[in-house]
Amino acid sequence: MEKQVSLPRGTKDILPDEVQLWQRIEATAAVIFGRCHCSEIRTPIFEATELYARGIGEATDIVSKEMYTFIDRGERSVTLRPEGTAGVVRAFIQNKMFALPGPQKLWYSGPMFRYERPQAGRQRQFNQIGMEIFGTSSPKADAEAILVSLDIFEALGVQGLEVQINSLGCPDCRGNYRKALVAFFENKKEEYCSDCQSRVELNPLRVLDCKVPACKALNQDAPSIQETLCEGCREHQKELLAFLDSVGTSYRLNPKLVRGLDYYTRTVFEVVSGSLGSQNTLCGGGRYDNLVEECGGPPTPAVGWSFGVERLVMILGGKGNVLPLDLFVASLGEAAERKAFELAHGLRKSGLSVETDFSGGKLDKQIKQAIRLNAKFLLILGEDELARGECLLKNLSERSQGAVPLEGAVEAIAGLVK
RNA sequence: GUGGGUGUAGCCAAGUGGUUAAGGCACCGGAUUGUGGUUCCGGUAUGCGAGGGUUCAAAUCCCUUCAUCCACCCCA
Repeated sequence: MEKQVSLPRGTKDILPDEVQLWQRIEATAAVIFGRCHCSEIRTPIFEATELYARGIGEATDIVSKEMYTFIDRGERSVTLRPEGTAGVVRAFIQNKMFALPGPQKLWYSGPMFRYERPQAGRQRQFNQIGMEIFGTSSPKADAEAILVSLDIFEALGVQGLEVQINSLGCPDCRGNYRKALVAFFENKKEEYCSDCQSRVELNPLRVLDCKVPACKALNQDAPSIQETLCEGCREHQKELLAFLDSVGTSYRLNPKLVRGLDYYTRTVFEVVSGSLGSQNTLCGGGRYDNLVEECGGPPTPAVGWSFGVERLVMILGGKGNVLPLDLFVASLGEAAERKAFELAHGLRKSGLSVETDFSGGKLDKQIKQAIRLNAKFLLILGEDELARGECLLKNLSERSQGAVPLEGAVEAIAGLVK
């Protein structure tokens, strides 16, 4: 055998037995998006590098060390999209969707790329399904967005999820909190882990969700962002929670919830699962009221989220069902095989799923193959049947069998099988 | 980018310097010339992720490399 080429690091083939589940996820999401009048948008898989550098933030891990960036033949720097929001925002602005009446609700689905070390629940190419609502700062939109994600998970039968919510404030009040937090850290800097010490410089909020027990203990006494929110942000969150309460959705207010993208304002949230291992976030999102303007559009508040399809597949247990098969067509002898081929073709056109024998082997082998494929019915056409002008139709589960005249066989069999 | 684990057939694996690399599942053939998943018999690795080295002798020891898994950073 020739030397094999294997797939690139951090990528995965999605094989037929799992594709069934993917199709179910995609179809379910599409239905639920449709119910809240949310339209699909499809944007390119690569964009100008500058879009991500400006939109996501130069200092974030995604931009500083995880992007698949290359120079194309026209000497442009382009990047495989590491997340979906920036591209959708770009499309929203470029196509002047801000001029359309009312808030715009958009959803997307597709692969994202981040150059990271693979581990459980993390790949270099992975798929996200996400939604964005542009043009309203109402906390009702935050609540609706969260509920849409939960509706999708519920419709798929996902159990054991927890919604965590926090507010990161707005440019007015976030600065105050940041100052208070840095002051708190400076006092006990030596007691924190080395990661946290560098986090204080880069993104102090990150210290809050450090996993090291010593840091966690120290953080008990850290000031809470919830206490330094300005009046507007406090009110926004209160209304969001009231909307969630009104439909009986449970959530946990987590003042230490921080997210890795720079563009979030006010609401941030995550949907976490206990059955994902260390990467336990299934869905993450929040409000980003300044991003559209920062990307060159008119001031437009927005809120959105995305979930990882691979992580959802993990929770749902991976394997779906095998492809059902209505009928297996067995044949013996050359003339019979041709007639059987013709019947199979006709039955497929009439809507049945049909598989035929390719081996030309003995009848018992063909029957075993039909059973292995989990066929409901078996059609047998040998030289004897052909001579009599009929074929045999066998119900494999009931082990019953009857003759069907070849004349009009397609209609007769389609009626019996369906 | 950092740390640890693992690579033997399609899958699960035994083997820790010495005949011909166990076993199970799956697959293929036969017993059984045209009717069922059982049973029985037989077959399937010039090869142990790849490359180099040590040795009379290497899946086994050493070096390099690749892949994979788990964790950190961070995130879906």
